[in-house]
Amino acid sequence: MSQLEKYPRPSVTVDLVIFTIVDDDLKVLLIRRGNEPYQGLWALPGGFVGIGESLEEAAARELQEEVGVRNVYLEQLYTFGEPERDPRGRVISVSYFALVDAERQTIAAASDAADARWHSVFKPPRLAFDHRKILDYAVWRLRNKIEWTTVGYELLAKKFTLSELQRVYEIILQRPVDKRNFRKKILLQGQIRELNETRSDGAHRPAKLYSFKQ
Amino acid sequence: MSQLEKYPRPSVTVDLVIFTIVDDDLKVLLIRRGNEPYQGLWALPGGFVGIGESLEEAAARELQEEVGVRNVYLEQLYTFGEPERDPRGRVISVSYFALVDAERQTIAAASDAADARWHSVFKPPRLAFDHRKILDYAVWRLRNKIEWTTVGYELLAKKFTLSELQRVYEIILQRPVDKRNFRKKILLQGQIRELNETRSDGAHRPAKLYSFKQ
DNA sequence: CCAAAAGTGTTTCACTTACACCCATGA
DNA sequence: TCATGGGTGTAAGTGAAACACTTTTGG
Repeated sequence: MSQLEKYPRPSVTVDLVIFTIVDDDLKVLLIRRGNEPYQGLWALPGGFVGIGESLEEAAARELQEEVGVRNVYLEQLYTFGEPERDPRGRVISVSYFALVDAERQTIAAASDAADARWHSVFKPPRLAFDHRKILDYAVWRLRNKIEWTTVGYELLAKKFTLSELQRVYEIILQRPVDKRNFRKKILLQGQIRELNETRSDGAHRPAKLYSFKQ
Repeated sequence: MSQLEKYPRPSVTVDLVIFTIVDDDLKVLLIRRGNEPYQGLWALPGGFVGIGESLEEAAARELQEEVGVRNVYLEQLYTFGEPERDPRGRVISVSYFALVDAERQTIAAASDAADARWHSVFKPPRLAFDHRKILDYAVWRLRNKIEWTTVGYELLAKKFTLSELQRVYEIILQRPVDKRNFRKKILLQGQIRELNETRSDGAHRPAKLYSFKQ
């Protein structure tokens, strides 16, 4: 233990960029700070890593505490460790991003007691610490990820229509997507299963429902 | 400071995966451990993050100390924080990977005093801690990266031939690369400049030299 | 003149993009 | 019957992959 004791230790936190889609917009959960520093500004939810807890466990615990959800998509982003990033002392932040789906985000809304709120990712308020940098990085990562992987499904309910999925892509990428090419690409991936159900929604043809495999 | 003081703090280290190419092989720098735990096993070079030092600075300092090089390509990889990864206590490791070019790796060899050595990445010895996982992740990242970016140049001297660059790709990807397609792709990228020099190397046609722009 | 690495184009195939109309429903 | 979003196919273009011979040099 000698080597370990010789050095002053920084504090280590996890900070979460929790995304969801509401009202046709990509949202991030922010918390209004009640204390100095940066009192009154908005910040990413986060907290200290327990001494017996893995980083991923700490992130999952925060997610549970702040949003009341479990088993959502969670991925480590980057570790920020500039010595001056927190004026109170040396704090190293391991950032994660999470995707909360449409079904469970209502639970999240419940936790919106007073000082937690969904904000548009594309015009966020001024953020505390270096959280704007973290947010920007998370958005960049999400955009890349959605093009190469299937994370898009994490933002939808279990059953969804192809139009809903297309909207997720358009909202994240902030550009229109061609309907026919999109459907071709998604169906070719073979990652979704067509269900024997449709959803009627107003005065037009009902849409087929699909579910994500695994 | 109250919040910061309330929690027991983990130790934070940086661990480095330092790559270079020697003898037609991708190598990683490893250090033989002189103390418990894992005495006698090989480990990635690394060390504690100084309290006033950014993570990147700590990584650059380690690189300087271990390999004697500065201003090489350095990129944060991932942060490993399982509570049991170090039997001496809670140690969170921020890993970086570095690319040391052919010209400067001779300096590195000098530092190979007794217990530091270049090992083949593809058949490494048994590693201490979770360093095998870190190494595997770094190799995976390097392979992806070389396909989408221009990091390959970081492993070569300032002036190089296209065949040398091709070898870098073949060694990292561990598969043969078509000469004509490779040259077409690289030249189309517009990232290298043809020099008015050639290099003669034995009884055959001399190769044109190129340099990387910026 | 021989051995050895450098250098060079064309064809094929797969994937991406652009694009417009009919369908099923509720009001 | 009309308005609304759901659903479908084809042609053109772009980028990746396969592939073999000539050039320049030193010995």
